[in-house]
Amino acid sequence: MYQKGERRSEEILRATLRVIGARGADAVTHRAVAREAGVPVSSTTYYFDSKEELLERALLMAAREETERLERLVLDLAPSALSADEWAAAVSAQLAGDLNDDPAKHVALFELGLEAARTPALRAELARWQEANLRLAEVGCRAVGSDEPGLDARVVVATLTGLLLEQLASEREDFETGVLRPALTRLFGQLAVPSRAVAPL
Amino acid sequence: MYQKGERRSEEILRATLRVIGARGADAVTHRAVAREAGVPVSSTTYYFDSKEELLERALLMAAREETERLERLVLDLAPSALSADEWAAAVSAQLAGDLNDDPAKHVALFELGLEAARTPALRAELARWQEANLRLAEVGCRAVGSDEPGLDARVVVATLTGLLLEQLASEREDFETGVLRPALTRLFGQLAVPSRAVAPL
DNA sequence: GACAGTCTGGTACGTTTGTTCCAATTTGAC
DNA sequence: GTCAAATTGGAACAAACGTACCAGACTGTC
Repeated sequence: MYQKGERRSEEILRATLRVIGARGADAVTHRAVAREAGVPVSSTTYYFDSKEELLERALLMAAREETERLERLVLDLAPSALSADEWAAAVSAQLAGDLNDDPAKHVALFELGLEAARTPALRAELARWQEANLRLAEVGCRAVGSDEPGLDARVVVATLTGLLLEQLASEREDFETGVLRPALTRLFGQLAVPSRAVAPL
Repeated sequence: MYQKGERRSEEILRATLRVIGARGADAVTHRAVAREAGVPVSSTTYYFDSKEELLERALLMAAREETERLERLVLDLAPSALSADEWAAAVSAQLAGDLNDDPAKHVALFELGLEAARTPALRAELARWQEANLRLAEVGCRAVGSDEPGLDARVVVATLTGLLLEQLASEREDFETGVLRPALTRLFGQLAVPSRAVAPL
């Protein structure tokens, strides 16, 4: 594949993600994507053998990019010595900013999760993304003094997933300060407390 | 609407949920639903003006039923005095059992979340379900001695949402004992510990 | 600059889609 | 039983769909 072709097929995948974000995975058709990308219909079938492949490849691209973003974030945050509150604020700001920058990408990632429930071929990439999430969360959990960083990382990642979906569906305006930061502050704060150290009086 | 009509339209909605669970929201077409329900195509258009209405009504029905189920659960569990571990075990068993009984319903509820991101008409019912979730979680949080039951309930609900989606996409075999119960035990256990009561030595 | 491989854009075909229509049947109130 | 309203099932339609095709243009290699 030549350079031009690579560029075009990537544009088609990005257009696919925009369609998913705006109108859902059902709206992904060769014609809708071609219109969004500004290319003729034959281009989408030239680069992608079928509609299914087009959708899968777009979701996989979104997951791969998000995985890379998280891995960069791990490298950035790992060496820093932050308190639980600072960790909560940093992660909240990152996630809220990312959601604000590209909501369609996050919608697509949830669609990926549901699609993976039916299409095992998607699970490997989804697992890779999940593991990148866990690594980042584990760094944070260790930093705030968790004595069970592996388990706590799972809880943190699941919490963020749940809050994110809730936000996509409700579009609250104070997501970062009103939801994300309080929840993470509470979570990191409680994880830093030694378990069962205090017996009820 | 006569009794027979009510019964038939409900069957059509249930068939719609089965289609969603098996092949996703994209697969919901008048014909696919009619085939699944064993009725002619004209029945689905007779009871539901458009494909969109069919999909929306099915998702709303799933949410309403789940809300009612949760409210019954609140009444059952509210008076009982359980430890944090017992709460974790009880909630884990309930959720894992429910997921096992009807995975399609939970897939549909996630589809509802994503659909609500684009269709504000769905948000009211989604919010009602969310609030039922929060009430149940809050009962649990109070029972284990949380000093911030409102906030903690949000965290618990978000965590369960995240773990559930992860499970739908990965289909681990030991979901209840290997994922759900450890996470909830940890969460309830840490919430029971007074925040910041212990200063680092 | 010649040439094979890559890419483009337009057209076309058969299928599936949402929706409408309607004659025939069933239902429940009176 | 009567009658209007509700329901049924089948046929039909235009529109949108996935996909295949192809003649021409482009690209990189030699």
